[in-house]
Amino acid sequence: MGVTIEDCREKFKSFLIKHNLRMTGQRMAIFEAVFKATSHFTAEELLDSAREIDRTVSRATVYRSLPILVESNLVREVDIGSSTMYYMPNTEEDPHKAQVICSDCQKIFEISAPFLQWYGSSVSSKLGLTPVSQRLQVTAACEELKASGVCTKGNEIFS
Amino acid sequence: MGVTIEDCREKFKSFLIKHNLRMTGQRMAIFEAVFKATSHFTAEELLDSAREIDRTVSRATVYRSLPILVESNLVREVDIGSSTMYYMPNTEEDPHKAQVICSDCQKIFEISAPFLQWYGSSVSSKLGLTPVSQRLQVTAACEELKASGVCTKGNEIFS
DNA sequence: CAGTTATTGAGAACGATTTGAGATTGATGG
DNA sequence: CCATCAATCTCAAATCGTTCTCAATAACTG
Repeated sequence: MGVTIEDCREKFKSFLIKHNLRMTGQRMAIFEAVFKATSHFTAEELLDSAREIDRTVSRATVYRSLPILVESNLVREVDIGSSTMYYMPNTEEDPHKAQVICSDCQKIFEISAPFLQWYGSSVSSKLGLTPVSQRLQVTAACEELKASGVCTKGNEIFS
Repeated sequence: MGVTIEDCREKFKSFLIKHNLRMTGQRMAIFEAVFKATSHFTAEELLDSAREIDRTVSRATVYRSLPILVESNLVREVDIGSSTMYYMPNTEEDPHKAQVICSDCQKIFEISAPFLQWYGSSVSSKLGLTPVSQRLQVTAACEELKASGVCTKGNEIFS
């Protein structure tokens, strides 16, 4: 069982308090937007996403919040060193699970993929690289499930 | 079941960001023009088509964008043998390759992963979903390679 | 409550990249 | 040789992604 969004939210709150930072509506909206993302995103995309939650979030606040999220280890900076930043939620994925994302309703299923870590390591070392992480993401459509009411609009993660 | 234009658009955006290139209106117009094409086209035809989307697109920008689109594997260069180079959108699914991204230098290697499509399909149907696409992304570090000069700062795509 | 202080949004400022217009190159064919 | 035309180059101006400024606002404290 991986880290839940509730765990992350707690971690974020603790971090804010510990660093004497305030828990504002905008920061929480940005947090929620980060963990709604299924993959990497840019600051601009995060702004759009956060504004869907709280219309008052400004670009400046997104750019101010990202370093906090990175600092608290909840978000990973992907393109280190370059002037353009690239982020993704750092949910410390189980290296043996793949995610199946429904392209209709965005529901995420986590599925066992026992070969995943092995494949990442073997391919990396074949290239002379040090393995870091691997992510297997399957996209699939749920029309039928939606029709039957099993797959509702939502973002829960199933196992 | 091909790659959707949305997948391609995401891939293009990712490529631009990863390579520290900006996502300009003109580049996006050229992208859209490419994927509106039903068959092969010349740079000049692409210019006309892109201008229907964004009147400000210039010839120079089309010629500058084509190598980016080819490099990102979204467009294929077709050498007919005439003095004019032809291009076509590359919507061909490559469901059997994984990407290995170096976390140090952002170089991308494309590696065979023959099980990938099978896994996507089988997992999708196990959940009662219709498979759409699958992506396996391995992150690895190249410190040693960089030291040895094999892996230089750069963004080429290797196969 | 009221006081203190962090945080905010709007937009100006920033450096760097990308742009368009047109000049230039360099093949190709007449 | 010259004319044509695809492709590349040039450079000042425009735009991009990001940071900064500052007056107004909103969280915590007691």
